[in-house]
Amino acid sequence: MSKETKPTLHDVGALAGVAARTVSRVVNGETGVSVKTREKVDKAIEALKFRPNLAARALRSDRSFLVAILNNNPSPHYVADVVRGVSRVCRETGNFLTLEEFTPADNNIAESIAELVDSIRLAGAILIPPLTDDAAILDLLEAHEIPMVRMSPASDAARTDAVFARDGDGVRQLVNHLYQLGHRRFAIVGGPSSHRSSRIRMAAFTGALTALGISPATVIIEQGDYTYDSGAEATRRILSLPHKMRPSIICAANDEMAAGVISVLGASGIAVPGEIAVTGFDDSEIARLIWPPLTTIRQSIVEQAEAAARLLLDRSSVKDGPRRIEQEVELVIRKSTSRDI
Amino acid sequence: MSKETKPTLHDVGALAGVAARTVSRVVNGETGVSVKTREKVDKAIEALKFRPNLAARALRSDRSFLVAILNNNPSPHYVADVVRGVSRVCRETGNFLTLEEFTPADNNIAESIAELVDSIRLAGAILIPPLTDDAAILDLLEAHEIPMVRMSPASDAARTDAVFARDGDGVRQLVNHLYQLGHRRFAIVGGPSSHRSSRIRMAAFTGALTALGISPATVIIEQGDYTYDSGAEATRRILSLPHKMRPSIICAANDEMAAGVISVLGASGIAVPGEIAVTGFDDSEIARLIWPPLTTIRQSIVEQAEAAARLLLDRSSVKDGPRRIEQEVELVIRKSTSRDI
DNA sequence: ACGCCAACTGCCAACGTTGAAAAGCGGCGA
DNA sequence: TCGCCGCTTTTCAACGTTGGCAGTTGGCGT
Repeated sequence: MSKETKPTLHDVGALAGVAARTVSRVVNGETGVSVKTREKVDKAIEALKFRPNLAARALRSDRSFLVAILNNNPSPHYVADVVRGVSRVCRETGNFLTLEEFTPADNNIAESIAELVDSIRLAGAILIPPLTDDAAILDLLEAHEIPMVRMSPASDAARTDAVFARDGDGVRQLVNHLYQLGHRRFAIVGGPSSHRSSRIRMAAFTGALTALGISPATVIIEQGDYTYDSGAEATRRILSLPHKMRPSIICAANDEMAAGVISVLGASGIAVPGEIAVTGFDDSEIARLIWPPLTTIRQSIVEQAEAAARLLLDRSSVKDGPRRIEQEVELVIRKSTSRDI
Repeated sequence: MSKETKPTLHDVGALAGVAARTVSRVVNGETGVSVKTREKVDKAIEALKFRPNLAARALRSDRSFLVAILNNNPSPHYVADVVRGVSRVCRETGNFLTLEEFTPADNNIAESIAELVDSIRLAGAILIPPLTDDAAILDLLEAHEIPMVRMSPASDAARTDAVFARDGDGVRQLVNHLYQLGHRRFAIVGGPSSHRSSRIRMAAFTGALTALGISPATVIIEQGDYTYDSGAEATRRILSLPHKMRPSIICAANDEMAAGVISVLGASGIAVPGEIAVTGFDDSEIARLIWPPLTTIRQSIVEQAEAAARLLLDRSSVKDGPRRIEQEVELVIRKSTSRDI
């Protein structure tokens, strides 16, 4: 049984009593096949467990059914969620997923991508930050006319289809919640200004605080780069300030930096949240795993990725210009801002 | 320039003044091409920036240059590291990587994989636990004669090529270190017995303790399932024991459970490592991110994945029976077992 | 009953590559 | 000089699919 050669369109056609071309039409859901014929063919496909040969399809029709995720983002959680979302959509739609993985330091990214797109006509590409903003890569994909969707691009947002989270909304919810808890002395650990998300989050923080009557001038602002170490470093600077300037809450622009914040506070014998409360952003796995667990903003990367993949594979509305999807976020309250500790 | 159609073997041949078939030989590094011809052809390839069409190759020669990673492991760190390792090797060898991602709950795994392997002849597949031990999938891949390498398979180790870490060595190093620190009252939080790694780690723990004259009967053993919550739960059980039985050290069989251990100790007001020290296993990202950072065993998943990929793509020694690679591990000492806190 | 149109189906060729086998070439011994 | 051998190169066809087009069928209006 495993010895026999794989069934082809011709085999199916022979069994169903039609030409291979007709089977092809059925397989591709093309119009112009009578219901009766379609049923016969479907039955034969079922009987032979026929599956179209990917290579032959790709060669003949110049459509590869391969969706590429292009990534140089070092955060495993983020990437895993993107893969999960895209993977699900690919399976639904009969596509396959290929992953082009780079280190942040890699300087041959364009070269590797060129190799891929020159070798086969991709069904499309999904770009993850910070690679979303590499002009050379965008140029390359455009030159090859590869459909692409970018996730949270920082620059040139209208250049391609894109998916975003409503980061600003999340920050506003968070700040309002903290204000209601009684916090008035805020410290913010921002992310790298090269990331769109950092800039948006920071602007939303100061905006929301101002709206509550808290002058940005009284807010301690430190700069990080989204890494754990930078969060720890920023916290040391905050703790070195005169004691009366010490904040009651430190808001980090992502969870990883918040973990760094908490570790330094812990090492300094400062109770969290008793003396200083802490918040993160993203609701990544770590938010749940550290102690105390982090109050944070959840953005479902899986859903964003699914939306991106669907956008990518649905070419029907492309001609109307770049499309844009915005994803809701959600405030997740955990112990790191609890009042009763 | 981007308008022109992509160069083919014929174009290269025309430019070099040879037949397409000869160019094919050069591209594939086959023998029987004179040095002079090879040089001419290489120059023409360079000039046209020719890249062989993947689909045509796959169709004609039944070799797809696609390496699949089959995964239903929920740990993003682990998977990300595997992807990194395999990705690097693929790039080196001119292959591409496709990822078949499943949730642990997925019960149509075999179906999806069948779809893939029926659609195209994979260059090979790399299997990640716990999917490594799904007999139906192994059968399926074997029936299709797809080369495969399994990473840390739990069962039937000799059935395929495989890559392992020397977990036992790591546990012995760890236990000896803890003994030297003065620990005598051990608690162990084991992993699910369905995982090979759990069983090996547990056996190594009791073995190493016995070797040091500590009777396994005096060791508190709790069962977890590698999740954070199970680590927390096990710790609550440990803390509910009579006070004089309380251990001085809790060794978890992975980092994630160790994080759960630490969170419960923290919530219970027990100083780590002052009153109870904690260790993990794997040196995943979390080990560095929690407070206090975890003493753990590092196994380089990236290197294991690289080794697996090389094994997969090197078919030269296959006939000598299943091949096996064992990877060294390393003790990483951090604050969670520090004496001076 | 006839003609015509639309719907459906079948045939042929081609996508770019490589397996198989034939053809070309150069050197060397007889 | 001829013939043969071995290495290199070319020719031809085929992989399984789909685009283009031609052919067939059935239905419907007159």
